[in-house]
Amino acid sequence: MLQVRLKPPVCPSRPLAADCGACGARAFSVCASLEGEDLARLSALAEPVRFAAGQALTRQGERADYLFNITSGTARVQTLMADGRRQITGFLFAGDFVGLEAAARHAGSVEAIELVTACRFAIGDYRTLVRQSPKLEAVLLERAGHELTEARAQILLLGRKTAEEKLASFLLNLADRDPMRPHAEGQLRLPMSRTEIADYLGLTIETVSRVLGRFKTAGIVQLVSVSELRILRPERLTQLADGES
Amino acid sequence: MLQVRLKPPVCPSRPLAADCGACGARAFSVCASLEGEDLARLSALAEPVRFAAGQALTRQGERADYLFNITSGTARVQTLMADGRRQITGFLFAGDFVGLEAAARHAGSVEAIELVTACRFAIGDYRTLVRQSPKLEAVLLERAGHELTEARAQILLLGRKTAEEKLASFLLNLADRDPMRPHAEGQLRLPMSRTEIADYLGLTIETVSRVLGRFKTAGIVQLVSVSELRILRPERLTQLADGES
DNA sequence: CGCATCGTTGACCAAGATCAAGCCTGGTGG
DNA sequence: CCACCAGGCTTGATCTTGGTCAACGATGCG
Repeated sequence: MLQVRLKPPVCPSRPLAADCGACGARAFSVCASLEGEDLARLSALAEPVRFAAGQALTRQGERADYLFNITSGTARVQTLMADGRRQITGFLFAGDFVGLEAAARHAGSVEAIELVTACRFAIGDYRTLVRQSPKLEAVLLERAGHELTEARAQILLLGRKTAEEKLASFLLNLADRDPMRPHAEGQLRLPMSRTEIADYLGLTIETVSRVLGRFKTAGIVQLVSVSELRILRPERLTQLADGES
Repeated sequence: MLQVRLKPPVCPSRPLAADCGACGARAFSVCASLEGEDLARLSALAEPVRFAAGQALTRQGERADYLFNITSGTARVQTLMADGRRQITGFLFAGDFVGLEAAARHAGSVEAIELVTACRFAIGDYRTLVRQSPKLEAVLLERAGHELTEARAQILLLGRKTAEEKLASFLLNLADRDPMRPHAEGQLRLPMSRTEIADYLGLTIETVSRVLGRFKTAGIVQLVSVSELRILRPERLTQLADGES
């Protein structure tokens, strides 16, 4: 396993440069492709911060003053409607970057689901950094492209897939994306609640629960615990995800 | 009106440098922020091309060899599922850029809805161009951020909005985005068919038709012709779009 | 004029939402 | 140690939104 356990980052109220060299998330992150001077510059401006479950990294409608690079934990990106309806547009794991949309104000908020550690950059520092380091800019552009592709996939999922197809796609994605997944083959953590899964897939908790139940009785997955699950028949899930049955 | 009518671009089979200086779409486009040497370089590598309604600019699954900058017309970005279900992930108008996702292969296809003229760049040329022109790269990154924000808005729409809210949001977006909209206040073209609207909003043609009908009887819009519509009560549409009623 | 394509309208249907109990699990306090 | 409670999860009964199926009207083209 690549994953190196981080020392808990020091007090966030007193800014302190990060030690990017020792960062366990570097392998997954935009910083992976930086080295030498570029990495040093980044390291100097990054401030390690941590957020308990439920705390907000950024809030819908507020000024975008900071950007983040997640180093461990799980967060959700969500938008709320006036009447309280919620859509979760994505989950963030170690290595994910917050702030590519780069608007003056956040269109959605980002909140920790479980303890999150991250590198924080002031937006001004970030802009200088990007200007000085064409390599970084290129990496960010590439990353933005990936996110755009993922967003399109989610649009297809929400617009045209059935509840079963949505859940199947979700589980497969999660298995690919969460770098903290347990070692056991096919096993994966569900750090998010049923409500969060529902708000991500455009469903209700009841439907999520029922479909997972059906997957279980069909022998496609096994619920090790309520938040831990083992995929028994990945090929079956893939079929379901693409609507091939 | 800013819009300058383009001379029909010359034969696409014989590559020919574009005249960016005379381009009517430049105001909306990524090239808007380029000038001098940068613009000259771009101009030299851009090849003007045109696509009749129904023709594909890029095809799902094929190698991504070219990028495009749309100079006039309307195109759709779509993904097909194995069983034929279609999701349109976006409509493209003059000034829009095709290829930010920058994957080796296209995850979806882009097809002209009505006659499209565009500037085409070979992917290799594009990479050189971006490397030589940090300004261009910055603009593209910014554009990618905008598209990401739009994609998130569409995810909210598909995941949590009702049919009426979807249609209302769609009409308001269209009014903002299409630079070719007719002059008359509140009037807008619907270059796309009902089927395309439905596949964009995750609905069926019948539902689109019915909801538009309801908007009409409610006096919110007026259908000038089947593909031309006037918004009579924009404030009502805004309310509907945000679910405030 | 006749056919094809697209859009509209109506009758009926079903996937998933809503409403309403129960059920676990973990934490608290007696 | 166990009774109790709270929050999240599951399960069942019923309802509603939007989908499906079908017929018909408009538009446009050869």
